[in-house]
Amino acid sequence: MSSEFITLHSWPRAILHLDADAFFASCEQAIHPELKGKPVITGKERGIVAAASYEAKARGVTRGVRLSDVKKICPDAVILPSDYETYSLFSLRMFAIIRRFTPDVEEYSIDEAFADLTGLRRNFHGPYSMIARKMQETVEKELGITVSIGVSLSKVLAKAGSKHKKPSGITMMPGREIHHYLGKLPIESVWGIGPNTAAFLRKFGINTAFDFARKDETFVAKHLSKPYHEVWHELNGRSVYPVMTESKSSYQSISKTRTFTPPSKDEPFVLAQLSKNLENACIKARRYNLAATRLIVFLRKQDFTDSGAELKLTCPTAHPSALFNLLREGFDHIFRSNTLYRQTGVVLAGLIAEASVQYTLFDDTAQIEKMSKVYDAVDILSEKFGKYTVRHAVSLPTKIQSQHEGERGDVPQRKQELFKGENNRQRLGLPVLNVMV
DNA sequence: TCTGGGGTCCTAGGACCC
DNA sequence: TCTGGGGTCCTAGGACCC
Repeated sequence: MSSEFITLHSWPRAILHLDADAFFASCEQAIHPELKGKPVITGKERGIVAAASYEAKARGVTRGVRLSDVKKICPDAVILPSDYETYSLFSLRMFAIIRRFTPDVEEYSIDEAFADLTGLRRNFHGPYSMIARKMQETVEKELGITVSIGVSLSKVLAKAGSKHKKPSGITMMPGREIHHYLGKLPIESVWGIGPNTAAFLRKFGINTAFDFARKDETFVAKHLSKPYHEVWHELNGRSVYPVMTESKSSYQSISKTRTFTPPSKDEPFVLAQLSKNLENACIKARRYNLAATRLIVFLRKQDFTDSGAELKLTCPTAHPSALFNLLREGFDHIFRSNTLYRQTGVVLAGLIAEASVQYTLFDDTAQIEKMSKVYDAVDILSEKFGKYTVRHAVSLPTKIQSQHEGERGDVPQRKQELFKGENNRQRLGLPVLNVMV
């Protein structure tokens, strides 16, 4: 039984969840007006559907379907590579719009946000539903994409609401009506309840969110751990998850992985993939001024089994040059010849603030300082000329495969209009210079 | 949804300490 | 080198999310 204390926030609260409809595909349609009304699919680079427009969904296309199959169900589908740079710009605009209504906004993911509307009716001289509608209209008018919104007493309930009617829906779930919605919500569709827990709960005859919400607390305390106990409170309209307004400024871990097709047993090639993973993870760590204390290296075989090694660092760092030997050590430990690998991965873990790193007498601080300067320069060059301006030599055997990275076509006029204020080189699709060192 | 990429938190159990 | 009770730190692994 969990004796952990669960914080109940003062209630009732009015929590809003906003979920963009088919976000990636909608962004593409917004900047390519000629695609409106057509089945649009993103995910070309992966070979599976990342997002499908509602026109494509209507034809039976769902997430994760192989593109080869898409062509059979929906031969006229427009298939595009995912363009995260552009989607991020839409995302930022969307969050900015929500903030016009309340400062209490949580950027939950690229296409979702929570907002705390509690007490705002007075300001807006109208009910919460009106605030939701205005928000929805503003996003649609200014960005050309539709969103669905749920408003209820907690985050879990608001999430259930935004999913209830899509696309372009608004679902208000006041306390009196919660049971009506939860009775139709399968238990595995509740935010925070995955397939494992759902299967467990179904053994007790709990098939819907309503069944779960109605269970008494002794059952919950006896059989389930803290996260599910919290979900149970939230389903009953008692808010325990606060809307987190601070933006993410740090990380517990940073990982970079790469899947390659076809699988490979070529040692230099696989090592080069890993080395590139390491460089990319380090770039991100340095951007947040973090240093790793542990390095995890793993390879995924063709049969989807993993083997990995964890190395402890004697001195925390985010410099690839200081980590290559360890990477190599881990790699040699797990790599087997004549084995086909499909994916490599690196995790920088035990991250601590760079400023708090303590050096010992045995560390070559002069050398470390020198490397810091080198990487400062590398980071500046990369910012100016593109992500892969400077690479380590070990990473080179992947160059042939990554020729298309950073490539940009013409920037659509609609995108220029929308984002003309933001003159980041890559965002505007200016040529990216690749320098091999 | 035979499987891409990037994260988080929680729990149990062992090591070690008084 | 048996016997109690209680605490902390760390790690592996599970489960979940978009």
